[in-house]
Amino acid sequence: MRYDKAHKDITRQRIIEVASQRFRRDGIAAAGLAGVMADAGLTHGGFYAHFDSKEALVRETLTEAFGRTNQEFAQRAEEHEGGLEAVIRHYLSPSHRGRSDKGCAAAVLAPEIARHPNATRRVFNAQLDPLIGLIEAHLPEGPEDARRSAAIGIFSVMMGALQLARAQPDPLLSDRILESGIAAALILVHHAPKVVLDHNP
Amino acid sequence: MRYDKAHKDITRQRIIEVASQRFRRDGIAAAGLAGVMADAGLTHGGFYAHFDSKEALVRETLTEAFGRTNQEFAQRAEEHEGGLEAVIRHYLSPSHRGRSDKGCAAAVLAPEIARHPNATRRVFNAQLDPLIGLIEAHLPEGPEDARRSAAIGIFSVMMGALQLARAQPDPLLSDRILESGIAAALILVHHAPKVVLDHNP
DNA sequence: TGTACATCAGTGAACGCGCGTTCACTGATGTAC
DNA sequence: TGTACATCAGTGAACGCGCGTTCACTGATGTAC
Repeated sequence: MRYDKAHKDITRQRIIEVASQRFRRDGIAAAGLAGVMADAGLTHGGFYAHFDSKEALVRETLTEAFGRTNQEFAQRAEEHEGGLEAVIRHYLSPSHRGRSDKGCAAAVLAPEIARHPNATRRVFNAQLDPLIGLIEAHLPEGPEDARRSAAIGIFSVMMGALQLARAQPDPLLSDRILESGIAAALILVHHAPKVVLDHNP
Repeated sequence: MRYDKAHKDITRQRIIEVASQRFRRDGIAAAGLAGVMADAGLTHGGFYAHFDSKEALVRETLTEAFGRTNQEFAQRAEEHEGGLEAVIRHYLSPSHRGRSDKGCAAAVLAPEIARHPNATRRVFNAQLDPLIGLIEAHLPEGPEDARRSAAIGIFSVMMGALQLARAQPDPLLSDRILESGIAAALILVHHAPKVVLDHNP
């Protein structure tokens, strides 16, 4: 063989990394493969030596982006005492609001992923699951169903508030949305794990 | 003049209506003007007799879509006692989940609008404001700041949970997300209006 | 140690297609005679 | 009431461009002699 075995894998990984940023910055539909390849320092023709299709790349980028987010979440939750609050405050911070390309993929891509093929939607949910699980793990005591449900509710506020903050061009109003999101998430952390759902799954 | 004065206005309104549905169904970037015009029973060439640009149409569709949502919200809140709960339950119902083209524009377009020009983002927020105000108006007693903040938090859960439910291809898991969103929103309705934020806007 | 070779990661032109936008035109219409 | 006309909403071809995808190729590389 010509190049050493790792060479192509490294390139492939580089494409996935830059793509995961471009997709989060511009949206998947609005991001072109030529731009992604240029970001990786390559020309567009080589793309199909690494991936079957743009959709296949999308699935890889979801795994990559969530992998990083989940790891960062876990680390932050461990380092601080009352770790979940630290995670929530960072998620709804001006710096996360300002860097969607390095931030939570769900907050940028959820509505778009809902329109993608089932295979892609399954990858999205498979990656989202541990993130919700991580929230759940840091919740106060309560029935298992209630805690899982609470974690879903908490992540929903986080994601929703981040999106609204990003859509709001007035910095003061945007800050206020972040603060409201934090307040709501913290209320849910304390109250939601005790509340049992009306009907069971 | 040739056609009676109302004729063109009616056509224009028809374009806005079908566009607001297409944008909510496919996303703005993925929806083409030719498709919009075809939905309106026209050919694409006539578009610029009605609007300056696609972006101008986007702004019109936001006003149109939110106008309907806001009106529907207000009506539902009035008709039922404990109206806010009825609004939340409908927002997070399987039927709203399944019909994004007729549903809440914010839940489909928020991340995409965040990438649009400021003029468009301002229209989005101007239309979103009364919707949040409507939630606020139906909240229990509490300090004004806390109630506003609570309304933002409640809408964030609603929007976030709806998006997660739409991204989840497994119907049972998707239903569960809706239920979790309802539970979280109702907890916030009862507790959030009492909680004052750490720092003021 | 130096050269010839086989490999294959990456190049860049080309495919058909749909995009937003422009524009010369057509033809259905309400009005004026 | 019937005809000629002026208006202008809507048509459809064309603009340059970027999209995802394909493919014949090039040339840098690790290996064999």
